[in-house]
Amino acid sequence: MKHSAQRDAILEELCSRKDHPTADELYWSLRQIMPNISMGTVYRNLSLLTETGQIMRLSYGGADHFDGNPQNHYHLHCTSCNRVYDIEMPMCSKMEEDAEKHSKAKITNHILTFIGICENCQN
Amino acid sequence: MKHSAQRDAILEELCSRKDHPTADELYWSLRQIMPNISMGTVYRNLSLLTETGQIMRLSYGGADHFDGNPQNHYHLHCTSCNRVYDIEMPMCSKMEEDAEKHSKAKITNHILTFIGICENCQN
DNA sequence: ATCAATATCGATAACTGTTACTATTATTAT
DNA sequence: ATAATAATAGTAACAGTTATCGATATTGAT
Repeated sequence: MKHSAQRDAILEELCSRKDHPTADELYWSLRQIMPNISMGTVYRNLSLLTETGQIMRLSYGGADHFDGNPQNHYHLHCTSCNRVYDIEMPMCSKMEEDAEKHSKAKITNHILTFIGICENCQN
Repeated sequence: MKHSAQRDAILEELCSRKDHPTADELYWSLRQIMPNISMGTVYRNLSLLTETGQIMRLSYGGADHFDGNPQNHYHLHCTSCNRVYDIEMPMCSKMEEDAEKHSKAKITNHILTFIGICENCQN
């Protein structure tokens, strides 16, 4: 894997924000500091960074969102603005053990997403 | 909402299976008993049935899956075959209260998905 | 520093999953 | 029966994403 200024910029931009932008949102932000970065480059690097575990992909239907923090944690998906925010509460890994007791699956991870209305959209 | 044989067939097929098929998988099954049902009809009715709360849509990236049981419950997403199965364990609604304590969001629901290898794919 | 090998780039075409459109058909209330 | 209209099959269009390609940038060896 070779170094690239575009990949650096993508990772830096993503990590500097606490929202969880889509590829498209990220693209338009990056255009302001790197005016001819291309959409393909954004998508390619988001996939690369996801594969190498440096960021996290969030799929809730519609466009994927991306999180600069690759450590598993929980999110709020706001049904009003469609944005995604962190919920800072302790991980509940015990649920994975529970789930293995109730099935014959080998469980490696879990994804917990809360659905509701974010602080902003309540006003 | 008028009655329709196609919608009946879609709902019946979906409820009779314990896997959680995609629109495409459902379409090809239905073609065998209703040879000129169209893809548009499948998609349109899956959306209608989701809106009226008769079924549930599951989005994990890639094609959506559908569940004939609209009551919230937990799933396993197998990373090997990409299929989705039920995990029959008790709902943990307390987590929603926890999440509200840790944020200013108004939470109405939560989606919990376990990631791993299903029984079939372990062999 | 130069060079060869090749990963990455920007641009654009292609692809997948889904929704929208349209003329026709089926259902329903009168 | 008839009129009103929801639903259909078929197809075009769309959104999000991935693949292709010739040009460019990075890297390690000389």
